[in-house]
Parts: sequence; C-alpha cells; structure tokens
Amino acid sequence: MTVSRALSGSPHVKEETRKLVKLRAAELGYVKNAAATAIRGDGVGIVGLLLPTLVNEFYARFADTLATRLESAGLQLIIHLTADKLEQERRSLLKLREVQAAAVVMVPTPGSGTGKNGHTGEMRVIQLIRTEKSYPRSYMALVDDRQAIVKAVRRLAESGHRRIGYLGGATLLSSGSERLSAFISGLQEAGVDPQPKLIHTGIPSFAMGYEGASDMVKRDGATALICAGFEVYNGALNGLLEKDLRLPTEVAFVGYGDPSYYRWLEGGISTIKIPVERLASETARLIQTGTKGQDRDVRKRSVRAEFVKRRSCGSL
Amino acid sequence: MTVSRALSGSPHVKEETRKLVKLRAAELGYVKNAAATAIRGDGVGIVGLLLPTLVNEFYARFADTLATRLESAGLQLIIHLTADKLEQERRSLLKLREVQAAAVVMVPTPGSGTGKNGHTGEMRVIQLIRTEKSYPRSYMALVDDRQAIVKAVRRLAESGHRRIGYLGGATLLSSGSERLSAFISGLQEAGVDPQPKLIHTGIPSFAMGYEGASDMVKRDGATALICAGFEVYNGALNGLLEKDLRLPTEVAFVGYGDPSYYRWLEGGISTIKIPVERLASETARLIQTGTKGQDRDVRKRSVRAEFVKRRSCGSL
DNA sequence: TTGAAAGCGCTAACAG
DNA sequence: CTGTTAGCGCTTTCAA
Repeated sequence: MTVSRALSGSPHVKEETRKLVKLRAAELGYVKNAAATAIRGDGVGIVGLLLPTLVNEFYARFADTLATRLESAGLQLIIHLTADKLEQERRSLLKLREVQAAAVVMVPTPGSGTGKNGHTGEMRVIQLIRTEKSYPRSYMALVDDRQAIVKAVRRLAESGHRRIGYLGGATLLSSGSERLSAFISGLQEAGVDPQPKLIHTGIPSFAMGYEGASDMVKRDGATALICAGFEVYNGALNGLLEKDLRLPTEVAFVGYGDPSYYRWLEGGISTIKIPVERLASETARLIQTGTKGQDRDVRKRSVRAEFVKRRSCGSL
Repeated sequence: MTVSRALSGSPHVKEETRKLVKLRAAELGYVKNAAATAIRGDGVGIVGLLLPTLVNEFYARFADTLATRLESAGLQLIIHLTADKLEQERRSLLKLREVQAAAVVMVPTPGSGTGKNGHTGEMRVIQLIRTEKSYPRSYMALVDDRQAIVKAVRRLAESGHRRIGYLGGATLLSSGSERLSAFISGLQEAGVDPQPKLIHTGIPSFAMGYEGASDMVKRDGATALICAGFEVYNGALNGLLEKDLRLPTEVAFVGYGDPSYYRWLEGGISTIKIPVERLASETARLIQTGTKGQDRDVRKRSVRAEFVKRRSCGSL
C-alpha cells in the first residue's frame, strides 16, 4: 500500500519513503499495470476512433489533431477503419467495448441505424460529420457546410454555368441529404432549375466519384461539378484529370475539404473548406466534457465550412 | 465457470447449456472484460504505432494498411504521434507499456539511441524505416532505396544536370546517412563531383524542405533537386511552387514516396516510390511472427523502392 | 459436464 | 504514516 500511495501521489506518505520508492521503481523500470486499474473500474483512458479510411487528408489530419489533443489529457487513441462496412463497424465497437474505451468517435456507417449494430455499452458516443438516429444519447461533432455550398453554387451560376452537376453522399446519410438540399437551394437562389440527371448520390467512395464525374460531364453535359464528400472528391478529380478534361475550361470544379495539393493543382482547385483542426478540438472537448451539462446544445457542436474560390471555378 | 467455458468455446459444456448461455449473453449485450483477461497475463491484443505525424500520405497509408491487416488478426492499433520529439516518444512508450501492448511499431526519433529513452519492457519493438541501436532485440521494417536514388541521380545527370541538390534527413539517422551515401554514389557513377553546398541534411521537417529547396536553387544555383525523406518532400515542393519555380524548366525535381497527387502536379512529379502497402504487410508479419525463428534475417525485412520517372525530372 | 478455490495487480476502506 | 483485507472479472487447476 505504501508503494501504491507513494507512486500515485497520495499525501499520506513520508517524503523520504516516497523518494525511495520512486527511485527503486525507476530502477526496475516499473510501470503501473493499466489492466489492474481498469478491472477495478477506474478507466483506462482509451478513446476509439472509427473512420472509413485514413487515406484521405481530411481524416488523417483529423486523427492527427485528435490524437495530439488527447495525449495531453493522458488519453490514448485506438483507430479502427470501417471502410463504411456495417460488419466492420460492429466488430470495432465490440473490440472497443472489450477494452473499456471511455468514448468512441465515429463516422457512422450508412445504415448503422437499422438493427442493433451499435451496441456501445458504457462508451460515450461522438458521431462525426454524419449522424444516425440509432445512437440516442450520443454527442455530435458536425460540419455546417450549407452556406458554403450555396455560395459555391451561386458563384458557378454567376460565371454562366447552367448545367451544374452534384456528386455527393447517399441521402440516407444525414450529411448527404443536407448537402444536397443546400445545393438545390443554391440553384434556386441563382434561378437555375435543378436537373435530376445532374445529381448523383450514393454510398460515398472513390469509385463513385471517379465514374460519376466524367459521366456527368461527357454523357450528361455538365459544365461544372460540385463534390460534397471526402471520399468522393478524390475520385472525381482523378476521373476528370485522367480523361484529360482541363479545369476550368472544360469543366469548372469545386472540391470538398482542402487537401494541401489543391493549391497547386491546375492552378488551384476551388473547394468547400472544412476547418479540420477546429473540428478535432471540438471533438476532444466533447470527449472530456463532464457528464453534468448534458443539455442538447452542449452535446452538439459544429464548425462552419467556407467556400474557397480558386481558379478551377472560373467562368466557361 | 460453465458460463466462461461456454463463451470461450470449450468442448466440455453440454451443447444445450452453451446455447442458453450464449443467448442470454447476447440479450444482455455482454462483452468479455479485456482488462480481466489481461491482468492474468493473457494479452490484450494491442499494438502501438509511433509515427512523427499522420499528415503525410505515406504514413497515413501505412497506418491504414497496418490497422486493416491487424484487425483481421484480432489486434487493435493505438496510434501515438511523436512529432520526432524524444520526450513525446518516451511518454508514448510508457503509455503503451501500461496497457500491455504486445508490440510497438515505431519510427525512432533521432537521438532516441542515447539515454534510456526507450524502456520498452516486454513489448516487441519493430523499428520502421530508420533504426537506432538502442533497441537491441528489435525487429526492423526498412526501405531499400539505394538503387532507386542512384538511378534518379543518374537520370538527372544524363539530362545534363551538373548542379544536383540533395535534401534529406540528418545523417545521425540510419536512413539519412544511407540515402546520402546512395546520392553520392549516384553522382560518382555519373561522373559528377559532389558539392557540399548542394547537400542539406537535418532533422527532417516541412520547414527544412520548404526553406532548403528554394535556397538551394536561388542561392546555390542548383538546377535539380532530390528529396529523400517523407517529411521533407512536401515542404520542398511547396517551397518551389510558392516561389513560382516551374518544373522541370527552372528546376528538375525528384520527390520521395508517391502521394497520389504527384501524377497530376506540374505534369507529373518524378519520385522515389516506396511500396507502402507491402511495407505494412511485412510489418504485420513481423508483429505476428512466433518467437521461434529469431535469426537475424527473420527479424529484418525490407522492401525495395523504385524510381518513377515523370515530367518533373526532364532535361534543362 | 459442472463447480469451488485461488490468484493476476491494484486501491478503497478500514485498522493500527 | 504504514499495513491488512477484500474485491474488481476472468481462467487454470483440481474436485465432484
């Protein structure tokens, strides 16, 4: 007990004893056994992060920032990649529950709402970007991109575009339907009629962006394209560039997120820029917030996206 | 005990009992307490990953692949960012030891060799890319980039470059000194004299690449540049592009790693391409390998880098 | 096929 | 200020 007390900084230990204990502990390279602490219910300080992928500058930056923030609070981050697969997500949640993670930050997989996919036990759930109703007492870290999207659409319309394509996440995703609605609002404000053929949504993926983008331009005659989704924008851009479609002369393009290379590509890719670091900081805050102020507003935080105009959204 | 046996698939349980137990467990949303298992010394199935940063396509892809590989072995990945800081690294190793991680995959921080920074306890250590002698019984997952670097230098020389700059990691890093030696060999094979002014090494960082690159071109008259280090290439490229130096007409450029946007930038950035996925797979293998075949060779695996010629290394 | 005991490392609660 | 006891959830060993 004296040893335990000395090491954990209890005041009820003779100063000299403490010194001796610490010294010897260091000599032996002793480290506290987290499992033993955990088994008593003292918490291990583990936070889970469930992402579709890390191969995406937005997610990577988010994970990086979050890990750094958490580390200063003595928390460790376990990363699970779900590839937006329900089964994966289920397994990951299970694993995290086993190690008694204090919280999970997750980009919920589409459809995660149906069935008891998300048995999250004691863990605090923080839904990232998208939300699914199936996590009732969860926290939320969201992006408010409505105004940025509207602005992007209007900008395209102002430079003369009338056939503006939209590539985004499935509307069964909260984020997907909100972004699409913003897009349509934008069109309406600009007095352009929405055209069903120029709206592609689906489970977001590289492939979807890759095929969708060039199809919309070549087959459906889009002269401008807006991407709304992290997984999609990479695919779309690759699709366009590979088909040698020059920006903005052959297609105007607005991406999503702001990967560092956007500045240099084709003289600058316009984009809906998301303040990742801020989002990660807010998330860290949600994780650490006490269980006191559980008002609805405190549980939900959102950061505002911004439209960044670069060369790729120039006029026809 | 019967419950425990039923759940863990022991054959010594009546089939009916097992069914009942499993059913009820599912109803209750029971999950095994990993801490309790761990405290008995059965291992928790956690692997640590220490990286300088995740905001770098190479590291992100590595982490992604590794996490995916490990997941199929029932292992979870804890990520720690060290920012190449010794103190960070020490803290991370400690944390991982506390949770009884089975292994750590780490890009050792420069200087980690001196002092008892790396108290790794029972964990299996896998050094990634760089090596430090201070981890004596460690495993190694390395990149063999010598030939690729030599090839790159020769290619530049063949297109007429005589003032070829080198930007790379400090030579106190194993990787740094090996890459530099490859660079010099390349020059010699091509009959070009190495010039001290055109060789910049240091603790790899974005800033170093950023400043080093344009300095070497504008101040020291380099007509071509080779980057050898993940942290450096991004900085270097940004430095050049920001100063409006066009590739390859004003400077020929060879990067390191092969981020997806290299294909599209400036008509294509030449690079030393590292097979990340393969490296991650080898690493996963090193983690899971039995403690039997501990011959020196089995502990050390390396993948071969490849020189990818694109527009940016064209002639003057 | 099932159960009882014991112990993994730690600390809260209660002596001394 | 230091020590003893007990119990967290699990599985190994031994017994029924």
